[in-house]
Amino acid sequence: MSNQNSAITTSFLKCSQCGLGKLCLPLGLDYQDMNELENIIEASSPYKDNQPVYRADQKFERIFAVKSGIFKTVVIDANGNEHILGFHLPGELFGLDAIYPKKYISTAISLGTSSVCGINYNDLENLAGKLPSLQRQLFSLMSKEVHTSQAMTVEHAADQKLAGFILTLSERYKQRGYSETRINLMMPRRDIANHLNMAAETVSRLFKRFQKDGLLEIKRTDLHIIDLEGLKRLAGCASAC
Amino acid sequence: MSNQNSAITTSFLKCSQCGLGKLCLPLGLDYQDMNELENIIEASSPYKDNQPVYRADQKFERIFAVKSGIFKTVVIDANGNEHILGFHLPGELFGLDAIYPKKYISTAISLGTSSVCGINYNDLENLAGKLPSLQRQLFSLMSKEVHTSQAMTVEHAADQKLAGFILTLSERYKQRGYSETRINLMMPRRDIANHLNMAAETVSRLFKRFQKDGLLEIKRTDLHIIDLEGLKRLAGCASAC
DNA sequence: TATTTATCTTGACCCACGTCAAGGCAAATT
DNA sequence: AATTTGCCTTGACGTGGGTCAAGATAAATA
Repeated sequence: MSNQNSAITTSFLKCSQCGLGKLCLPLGLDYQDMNELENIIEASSPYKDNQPVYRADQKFERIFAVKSGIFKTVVIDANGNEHILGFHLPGELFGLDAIYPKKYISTAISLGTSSVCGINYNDLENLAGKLPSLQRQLFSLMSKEVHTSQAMTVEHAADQKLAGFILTLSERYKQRGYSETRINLMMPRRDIANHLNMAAETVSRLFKRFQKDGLLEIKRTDLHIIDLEGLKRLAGCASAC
Repeated sequence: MSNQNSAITTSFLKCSQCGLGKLCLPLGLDYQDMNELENIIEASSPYKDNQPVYRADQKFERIFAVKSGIFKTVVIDANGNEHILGFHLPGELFGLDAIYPKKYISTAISLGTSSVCGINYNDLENLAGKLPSLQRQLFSLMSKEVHTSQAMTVEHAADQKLAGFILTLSERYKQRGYSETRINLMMPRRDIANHLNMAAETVSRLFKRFQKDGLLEIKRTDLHIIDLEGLKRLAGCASAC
């Protein structure tokens, strides 16, 4: 799984040059510590649309950080129904839920062309024991993950859930230096609906209503938020405030 | 916040004598390490029914481990509606979601007479840096927490959600050495309903249906699971398998 | 440019579940 | 023992949102 032969990815490999350092694992690390972290990071060649990074039930070895694009994590229940646990933006980790059971719970799949950094979990644990700032950041990111999942369970009505979802995306893109009001959703309606436990038709109708109410404009995956405050009021601030 | 004056709680303070060591923070620690952990644990005097351990928005200083009884964590949204994030059984940690934002997100409240161990989070971080086994257990418990919250978002229909909830309780009590089929729910219908985002009336009707279908028997908070496999089939195994 | 294929929208229908209201039961209080 | 209070159950009714089916748009492929 070495990538020495992949010129493009290795040249962008170093955390210190990545631009996501303010959000990702290296947050809070000094130059020295970041060097040590870089030594255990494995960059991978890009994934094409809809390719798996890992599959549910595979042995857990690595956690992943999104370098570019978006990934979704998906579980399949006993009835064969898929459910999307989450979408992961650049600088976000996924695979953390596999630490406890020591195997992947979900399958991680790229949306569009996307790339990751893989990090061997044993190496990461060892390094975190040596670098207090890395340990702190890992705990912090896992805490955030807990919070994110919990927030999802609070929203109730379909319009609340969709508004909340849009707002979390907006917030996360903002943190990454992108516009918080002009967003390319990347994922199809079906995926949004699935993630929020509703029908794709409901998403469609709600987007229409949100447009009528002057909250946003949307055309396919091209979203323009017009009334951020109005959306927050609708969402009840559960996810986003 | 010292408890030197509380004879009962201090006499049961030591992790090595607690009986929950197989589930709680000390899991995987040797005698030496457990001693070090014991030094930063603060036991508190018991909470009466419905008393808060901490409140939302308070500054985060400690995480808590349940010693006896049950606690619930509750958030209040912008409309003033309460939502129960989770119930916490002996040996489980709560307050972990406060690490990232450095303040408590939820309010933690006792159900019936219950008690906790408080652990100063800075001390815990420092100790985790020194004790690899403690660090590993903390990561593991946080990963589990992520998994638990995610599992909740998968269930869809009301009967699935209720069956899943009962099964997770059953599983958790079993791990604690209690019966997996005879459970005292402790919490009122209203709390169960709130936690699962449904009406208390629906919980009532579903319990009736579950009884009619021979899945369980219930009288007030006294639950007897008759057909564990049937419940698992109903739940779609999302939370419990 | 035409044709296929996937995605999104819109309408009609219906059911699971929420809401409202009344009554039963058990625990707490007097 | 009697009364109050809170919790649970049951029924009647309405609705949010799911399902099904048909079109519309856009993207992919020929």
